Amino acid sequence: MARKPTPGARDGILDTAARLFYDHGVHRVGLQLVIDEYGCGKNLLYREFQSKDDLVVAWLERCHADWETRIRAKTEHLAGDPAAQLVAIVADAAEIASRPEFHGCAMRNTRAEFPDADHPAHRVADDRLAGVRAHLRDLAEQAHARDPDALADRLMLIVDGINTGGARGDGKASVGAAVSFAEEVVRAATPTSRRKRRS
Amino acid sequence: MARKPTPGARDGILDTAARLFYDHGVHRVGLQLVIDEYGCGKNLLYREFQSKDDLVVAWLERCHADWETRIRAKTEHLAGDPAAQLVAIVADAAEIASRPEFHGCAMRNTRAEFPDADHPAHRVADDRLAGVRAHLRDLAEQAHARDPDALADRLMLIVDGINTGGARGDGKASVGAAVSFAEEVVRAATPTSRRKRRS
DNA sequence: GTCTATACTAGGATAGAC
DNA sequence: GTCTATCCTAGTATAGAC
Repeated sequence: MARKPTPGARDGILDTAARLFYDHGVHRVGLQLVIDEYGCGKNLLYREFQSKDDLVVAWLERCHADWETRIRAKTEHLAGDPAAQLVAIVADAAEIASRPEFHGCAMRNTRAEFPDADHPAHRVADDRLAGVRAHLRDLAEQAHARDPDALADRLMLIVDGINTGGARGDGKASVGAAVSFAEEVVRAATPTSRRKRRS
Repeated sequence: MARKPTPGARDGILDTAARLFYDHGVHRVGLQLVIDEYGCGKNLLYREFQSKDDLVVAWLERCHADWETRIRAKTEHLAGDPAAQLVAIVADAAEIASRPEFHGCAMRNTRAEFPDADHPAHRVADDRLAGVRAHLRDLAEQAHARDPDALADRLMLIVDGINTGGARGDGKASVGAAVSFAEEVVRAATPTSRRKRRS
């Protein structure tokens, strides 16, 4: 059982690749650039990631894991208020998308870069985004929405819209208005008697 | 004044390139493939389009021109009812996105393929999509929306959501619900006294 | 043994010459 | 319409530093 060599190399390579992939697009970034920027040998990268596809998939998986961590942190104080959690998810997307350096969701952008449905990057993006929608539906049900699927559909439309429109200059404004939009949508779809009043 | 050689060649090349670019992504499609599929010489393609970027830009411009033509056809019988025109624009997007062969908006997908804001394909996509938003805002104002910008923002969020979410399997459902969603949004944002009742 | 660095293969790209 | 120049890519293999 050989000892783990250079601990942290995998994460460091991922950090570098994440930045380059996001800023310039996966296709435009060669592994040589990742190697040069991170400052390691080609051997190490290929030991940690068998192929470029592997690296891309690992990047997207980490993006989604980061999203889950962020959402958990932003909603844990809202336990018992699923309606507020739904809004918080939209607000999180809006906050990220309103940052000046934001130019699209890594998952959705990369999915568009790989239209082949069988490509590993395409598959992992589809899988994770379907998970987001399932999460919205779960919360909608907990909030006693009259039609949990319909509410999840509407909120997913808004989240997708934020992530696509917010990437453009003309869409930054839409992003700012998205949270109150989501609040209205959630309010209209859930029974008022259940709603909590916050001091 | 030399006669135009092989009239229709430009459109034919564009047709072929459009199909290939949309199905496989711009990066994955070499000009050699376009030439092979259309069945012409390299000379002809380079006579009609100075570079691959030119071809991509021409494709996107035609996509937007097609959208304008389609929207004009679908809204001309709604002259004088800007609120209905707004809904018709969302309905058009939803109809396109619900088709099984749809896997994203060509403009938005290609924009994601070229994250560099200075790239011609990126610029033309931004320009045309800003035009769509401006059109929505115009109609919102004509519909006497209390806040035309806010209404345009919300509808643009929905249209962006349709075009992104509808590309995925889990989003096709959202697309179906988008039209009634847009109807409610328009109704809530425009004065009832102005709304026309259709028999 | 672990790593960097380089050389190399094999292929595909744009672009242009002829 | 073929042919060529030039460049970039992924991935592998090898040489040598520490």
